[in-house]
Order: sequence, then C-alpha cells, then structure tokens
Amino acid sequence: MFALIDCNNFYASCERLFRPELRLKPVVVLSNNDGCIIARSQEAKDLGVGMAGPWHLVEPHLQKEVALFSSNYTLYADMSARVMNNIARYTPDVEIYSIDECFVSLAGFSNLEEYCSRMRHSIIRNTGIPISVGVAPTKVLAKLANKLAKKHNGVCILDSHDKVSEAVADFKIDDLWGVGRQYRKKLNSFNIHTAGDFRSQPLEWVREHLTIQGVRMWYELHGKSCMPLSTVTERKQGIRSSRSFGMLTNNYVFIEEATASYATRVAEKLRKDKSCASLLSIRLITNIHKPETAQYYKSIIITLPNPTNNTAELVAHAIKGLKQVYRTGYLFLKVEVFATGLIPETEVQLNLFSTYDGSTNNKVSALMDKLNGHYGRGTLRLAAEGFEKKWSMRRRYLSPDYTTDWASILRVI
DNA sequence: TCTGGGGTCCTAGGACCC
DNA sequence: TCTGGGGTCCTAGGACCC
Repeated sequence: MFALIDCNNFYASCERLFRPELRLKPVVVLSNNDGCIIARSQEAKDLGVGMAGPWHLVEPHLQKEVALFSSNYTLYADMSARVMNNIARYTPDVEIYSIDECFVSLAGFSNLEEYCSRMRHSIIRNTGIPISVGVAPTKVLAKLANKLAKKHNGVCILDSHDKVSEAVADFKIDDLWGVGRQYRKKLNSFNIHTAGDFRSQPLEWVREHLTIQGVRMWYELHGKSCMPLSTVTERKQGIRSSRSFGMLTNNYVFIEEATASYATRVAEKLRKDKSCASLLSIRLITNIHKPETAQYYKSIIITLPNPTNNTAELVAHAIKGLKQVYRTGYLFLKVEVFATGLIPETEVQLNLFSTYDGSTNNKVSALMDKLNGHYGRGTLRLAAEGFEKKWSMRRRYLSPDYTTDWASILRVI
C-alpha cells in the first residue's frame, strides 16, 4: 500500500503558523513578483478567491478582507524539511514528491486507519502544519484518496475493491493525477467525466487515444501499480534559474546583472547536486500578456569548452550568450539561465589541450559556498551581479525568515 | 501598475550508422 | 526495371506536475 501525505494549503499554513491572530482568517500567498495567487487558506477559498489567477484582478472588496503574503521560500523549505523529518519517523520508505507532499510505502503495515491517524496527529502537533493522508494500492489511487481525505477527517483508506469502486465513481476526471486541461477536454469529448468512466473504458481504447501515461493511469486505477516508490533522488536533468524583473526593462545593464545573478544561482545548485553542466542556455523574453507591445522570445545554447560548475566561468559564458540574444527596441520581462548536459562532478573529462584548472577555480567556489552558507546568500559575490539590483522581483508582503534567521526569531513576552 | 518558477516524461521526425 | 532493414541519438514541442 502507498500513502500520499500532503500538507493542506501549505504556504498559507506556513505563514499563519507564526501569526496566530490569522488562525481563522483568509490568507493568500502570491507567486514571485507578487503576481498570481498560489496558495489560499480555507477561509480564502470560502470567500471565493480563485487559484492561479493574477491578484490584481481579484475584486477590490475581497482584497481588503485577506491577509496577503509574498512567497517566502526560505520559510517554506525549512517547514517542509520539518514535516518530512517527522514523517520519516513513521516509515522508512519516503519519496519526497514536492515541497508539500510525499509518497510513503506502508507495505506490511496493519491497522492502517489507526496508524495513519496517529501519524497525522503527531505531525500536526510537532510542526503546526495540517496534513491529509490518502492510502491505496497505487500512487494514482493514493492521490485520489488524499483528495477525499481533505474533504473528510484527514485520513482516507481505500483498501478494498468496493471502496475503490465507490471512490472513483464520482471523482471528477480533471481532479485525477495526470489529467490536465488538454486531456480533460479530450476525455470529455468522449463523454468521460469521472475517474470511474475512464476506468471502465477498454484498455484498447486507452491505448488508441492516449499515450503510455494514460495506459499507466488506467492500470493504476484498476489497482495495478505501475509507478514504484523512488526513494533515491536521481541526478537532475537540467537546472534552471529565471525570474521576472520587478518591472519591464530595456536597460542592458540591469539585464546583464540579472543574468550574472541567475548564473550564480545555477552554479550553486549544480555544486549542491555535485554536477557539472556541459551546455548552458540563455533565453530572453518579453511580456506575452502585453500583445500590443513588440514581442521577443529567443534562446541560445552554448556548448561549454569543458563541463563546469564554477561560478565565474558560468557567469562569463552566460553574459556572452546574453549579448548574442539581446536586441534593442524591446521591453524585456525575464531572462532564463538553464544548465543541461549534466554529468557528475567526478566524471568530468578534460580534453588534451584544455588549460582549465578545475581545482584552483573550485577552491574559490567552495569558499563562496562556505561564506554564503554561513553569513547568508550573496555575502560574497561577483561584482557582475550589481549592487543595487533595481531589477529584483517585487516582494511587498514578505514575512520574516522566522526559522532560519537569528534576527527574525519570534520573541514571546 | 500588476499575470511565477522549476521540474518531469513522452512523441514524432530527422540525421546518421551499418 | 530497379534502390532495405533495423537500429541509435538528438531535438523540438507538447503535455503534465506542484
């Protein structure tokens, strides 16, 4: 059996954990740049605040009733680690699927209802974050069970044929894990509206109209597991850093500083993963939501002379790439720095004529990591990143880093 | 004034190989 | 008169996820 454990309204729950006066109030968390709504407390949902839409389009009278926050990923990542560590005490096999959910194996466990309730209460007590637990023979069904758990008392166990059949019968097809907008449209056009409708199609039909993913979904809905638990984290295939600027800009200096900043982040992430990139791609984008302005969307892929995760080297190549895609006459929204062709640090091949001295360069990078880890990101950085960073994203409603910054720890008087 | 960021997997088609 | 079969690898694009 699999369990899917998911934090309820995770970002909103993190924010109000340290603001008890907001416990029963509508809370909304916005995406980077304070753009879209990405989390809502139950009270905000009940008010009718929708998911994923731009905040500035929400009715002004609703806006007034809501406690608003910018995304604080430092806080969310730390709270996520606390939740995951607590879960790991209840089962050895945990697959962390995203910042706020994980799959765990409950193979061989008995008294599932009681065990899951106990785990749930303990995690809520230890972390303050509400969670829901869905249990079923496959991942797709465990996801489905988790959605049902959220509607009931926080735990839903689908451990018999009848319970599964009953659960899928009314389950809306677009709530199914793996069905997005396009598939929903397609399935609806064949008069398939629930998970039960889909499950009762012949396998041949599924093979004909969907890809292998659809076939897996079909098997999983029938209780046949095709998606094993993966408890080891695979090496990433690509590492990206990109952020919209705080404002649209045609200022090349700003864009170059941002590019240097994001390339620095990519280098840090590569080192954390113990990977080196052999390809680096730079993309420059205008705002597609403003079709009345001139549009531009162009990327360039650079083959690096040797695979690297060195900050100075990646920044230099990123800026070289930027110069090739930059054009005047546009207002730019965002630049992306994307590293691919990742290989393990220990397997870097140098070519015969290479003058690259990885060891010296990486001493500098290692020192940067050490200082920045201790004194905070950006303490030691390349001048290319700039000093004022006027292009930085907007975060008007940012909460303190309650759990990771000495100066922000709550005082109880 | 204002619309996120970072990933994964799959497929089709082209280039290339023997 | 007539020109194969069976692969691999790469890339772009589309779909999905949180």
